[in-house]
Amino acid sequence: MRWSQTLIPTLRETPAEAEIVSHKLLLRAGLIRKLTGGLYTFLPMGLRALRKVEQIVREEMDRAGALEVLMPALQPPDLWRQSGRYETAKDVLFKAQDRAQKEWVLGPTHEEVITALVAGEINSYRQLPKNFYQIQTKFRDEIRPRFGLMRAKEFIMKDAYSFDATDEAAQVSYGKMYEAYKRIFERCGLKTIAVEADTGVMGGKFSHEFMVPAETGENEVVLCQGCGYSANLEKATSRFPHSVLADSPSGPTEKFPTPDVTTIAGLAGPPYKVPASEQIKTLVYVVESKPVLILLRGDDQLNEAKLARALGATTFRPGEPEEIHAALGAHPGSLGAVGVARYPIYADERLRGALDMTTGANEDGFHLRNVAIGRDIQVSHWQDLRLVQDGELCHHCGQPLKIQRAIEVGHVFKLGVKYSLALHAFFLDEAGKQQPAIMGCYGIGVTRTLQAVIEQNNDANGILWPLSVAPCSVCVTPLSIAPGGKVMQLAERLYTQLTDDGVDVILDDRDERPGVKFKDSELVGFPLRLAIGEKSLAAGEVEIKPRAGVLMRVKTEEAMEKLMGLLGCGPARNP
RNA sequence: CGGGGUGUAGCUCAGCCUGGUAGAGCACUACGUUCGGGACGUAGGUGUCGCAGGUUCAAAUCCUGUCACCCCGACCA
Repeated sequence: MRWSQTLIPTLRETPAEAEIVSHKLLLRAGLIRKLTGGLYTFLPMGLRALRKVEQIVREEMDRAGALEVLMPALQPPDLWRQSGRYETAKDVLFKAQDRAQKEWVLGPTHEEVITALVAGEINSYRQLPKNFYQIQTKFRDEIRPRFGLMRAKEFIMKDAYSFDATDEAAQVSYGKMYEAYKRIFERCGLKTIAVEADTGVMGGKFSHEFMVPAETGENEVVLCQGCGYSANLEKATSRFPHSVLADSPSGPTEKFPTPDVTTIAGLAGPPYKVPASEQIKTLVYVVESKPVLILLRGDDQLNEAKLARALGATTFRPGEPEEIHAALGAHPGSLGAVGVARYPIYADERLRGALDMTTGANEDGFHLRNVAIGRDIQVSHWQDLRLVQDGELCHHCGQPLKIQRAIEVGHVFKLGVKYSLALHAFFLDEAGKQQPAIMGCYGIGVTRTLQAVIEQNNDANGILWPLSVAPCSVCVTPLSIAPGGKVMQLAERLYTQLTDDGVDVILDDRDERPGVKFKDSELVGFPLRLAIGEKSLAAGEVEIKPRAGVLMRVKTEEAMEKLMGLLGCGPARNP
């Protein structure tokens, strides 16, 4: 590949639209261009890198025994009605109409399609296990696309679906994918953490997310330095002290006026000075149009994912002020659960046995003190409902937990039989009995992974591609391009040799000053640069500069061998 | 969907407050000089000032509406 003939529109200045370093570099290095919000064109170098990631994914999926297929992106909505996701996933579904006004959906994922396929083709336990995967464009109506390829309306995903006859076999399939994912991300040069994750709307028993630690990530994970426990913040729990302040209540509840105080912080400040940890926070959620009270300690935050599990409901929402007033007779800020018997009361475990607490009186402008859980508040459900906070202790080993932001690049789910039941993916077992196939599903955001590689591998000058995903491994940089000159002759020769040896190489044959070529090659981030200039050539030398390493001067005749060594290709073959 | 911000040359942005007919740097074209870390000179091209109304003798500038994009939040298999 010759630089002068491809298209690598590097930018000296940062486009205003980019916020995070990887997005800036994708644009500045001329890898992608935006068509419109959440939709990007891959330019030649960006596409090359993307293909490398795809190939790694493909190789590792094949190695793990998965079978590559390609399913339609355009899908009939009936399939989605059958699985129930036409409703539950409606917010992310893109829809289209044909000329007869018949409706179609653009696939945000392919559980329905693959399960329908398996329902038709797999009839016997003898045909199991099977794992099908594809690398394909997905469409999601994201509320807010952002950060370039990180969250886009259209993106490339590798999705795989395993089908097993037994739970134990499904476990094995899951394990294979888990191991394959570790290999994939390692080969991409990414440091990832596998964390326990919430299964969300997807349903299913358990799951792991593969996270790339990055301050710009949209997720938060909880890590234990001691025992290696790691979980998505939505799922994470910790060992926490209970709020037992005394052996017995110090007195009966007592109402006191708190005009204008409607927040935990307000009550914690003067003149009241009730520490947040001695307050009970009362939230009202509406579940299937009925109010539910949620109690937390004043200094804790509600984890809605945990609440969803506790409620066993997927549709719930915080109550509106009018609804709350109608239910409890007071507005948010003065709410409490004392004496409330009409509504279910879900309390966080941390409040168990708490005495001498302060909470709202269900009368605007008043609070109650000396509130004792159990005596004054009848909790109907005890649950872990709180968000873990940085520095709390691990429930396994007692070491402090750390909260780290991260980018989710992969997700493995044990799905169970939700889709096989809905779409009739049954097989006959050894006893001739009809059974639903047990499924797993496994996703990798390929385009997101590409961006994560950049997010994790860059410096002030540009991208630092790992060799495995670099658009080109070597940039041959003649500092003079005079056609008959020694510099260009040698550059052409080495370029041809490298190409013949199967190395992805680009020849910077542009009529540019050396400074421009150096800056550009570093911005785009080619792992090795071979510079040929008249000065060093006069001494019989060329320069090899690893993108992240120190410059080496080598004898011209040793250049190939040295390069191939750095590329891990062994000694150069003789032409 | 709520809050905030921005739309002016391919890119980054100034001009808007205080109305008078559009600018800088980078990029681009030509020529010359230069040539190992984003060169310099000379000349040149480049705009429905996001769109639509309104006010005005006159609107990039003031007003109204609208669209798009960005940020925060909500949401997110």
